[in-house]
Amino acid sequence: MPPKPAYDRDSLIDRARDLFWSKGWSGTSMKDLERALNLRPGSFYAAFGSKARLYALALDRYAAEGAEALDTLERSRGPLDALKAHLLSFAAPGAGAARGCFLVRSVSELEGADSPLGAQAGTLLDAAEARFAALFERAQQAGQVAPQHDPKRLAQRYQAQLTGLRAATHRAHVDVRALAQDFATDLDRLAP
Amino acid sequence: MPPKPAYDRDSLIDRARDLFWSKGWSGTSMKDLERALNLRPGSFYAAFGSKARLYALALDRYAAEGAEALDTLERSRGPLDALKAHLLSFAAPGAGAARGCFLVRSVSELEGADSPLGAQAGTLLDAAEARFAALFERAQQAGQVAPQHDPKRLAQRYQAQLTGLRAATHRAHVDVRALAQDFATDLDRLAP
DNA sequence: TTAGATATTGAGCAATCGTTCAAGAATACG
DNA sequence: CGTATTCTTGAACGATTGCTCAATATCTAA
Repeated sequence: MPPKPAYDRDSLIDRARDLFWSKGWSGTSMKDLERALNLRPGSFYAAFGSKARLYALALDRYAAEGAEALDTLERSRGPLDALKAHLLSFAAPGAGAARGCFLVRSVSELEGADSPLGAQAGTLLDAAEARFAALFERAQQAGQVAPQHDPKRLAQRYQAQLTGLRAATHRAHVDVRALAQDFATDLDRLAP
Repeated sequence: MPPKPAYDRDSLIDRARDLFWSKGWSGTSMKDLERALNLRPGSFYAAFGSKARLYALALDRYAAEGAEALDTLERSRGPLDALKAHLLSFAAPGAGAARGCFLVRSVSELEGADSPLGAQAGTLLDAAEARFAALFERAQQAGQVAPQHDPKRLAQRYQAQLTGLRAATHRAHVDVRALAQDFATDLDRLAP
């Protein structure tokens, strides 16, 4: 009876994430979305309900992918090297477009407007920080980090450095590799 | 012959800077500005030409005030302590509203749209970084920083940490004081 | 006091915003 | 083939966007 949708919902969310990520919430118009997703308004609203709902999906996907990447890194290299590799990955030569963290951008744009989206981005950032803290804690238990350090504090510091590093990718003349290296050696200094 | 404007142009720019700073470029509507500045459209456009021109003035003022604050700090404390105090000032108890750097926010919002405003914010950020580098260099000449360090690299690192620190002020549960202390001790480690 | 110049006002412009919805196209089952 | 069900289309809505401009108010200099 029913025809199936002509689009792949998942890849639509991916494309929307990229668009929102690079143009921001209010910088992305419905016309932009319709063009990028090749969807006429009716289909768009049937599929996603509203611009805000799609943005929420994009935030969730972004955070989930980040968490998954970090998990993979930990499995192959252990907790401390995972954090280091994560840091360096944003300075890798082929590291894609220059853009900061989507969550940070969302918080900074939407926080004041007490939009639910700003709160959601904040929550996801908190979750990321908790993940960092857990990694630091496991590194500590494995003897890679001296016991006098507080994992939560290390996580906040790591997150701040990561944020600054990723913001720096916007600016042409900054040597992001050197920057990432500096922060990576900070991690080495945590050894007992 | 002419009546003088009923407003104080300088304080209007101040108020506009605050508004743009907290709501962003596209988050701030002309209606918002008219209300905050108590200006009807005609007066607004007579005074500033356009929303974009006022934003440019706000960016310039913001950067100038930052530079001046740093200069003052250097005169009273010398180069390295000025950098340290600057860092800590954003974590001070009465440090005002929670918001990141206006220039960073502007770059991140406007860079993709190749708006002249994004480029302007980028240039001002470069200037700030150059100022940091000059301070590190003078600290080096004064023997406060070991000679093997590259002032420019130190400046980029400092700027990234400052950016991350200020972004963290958006998020409630982060201990910004501890964060600033961590970055301040990084500066202490530069001693010869 | 009056003439000249400038400031202020506010209605309203064209364009765009996010969104709705009735009509038509497309598909799978009987 | 026919019918039921869903998807797609695109015109159009009211609200808001940044901005213009003729009319009016206000002040200064002569």
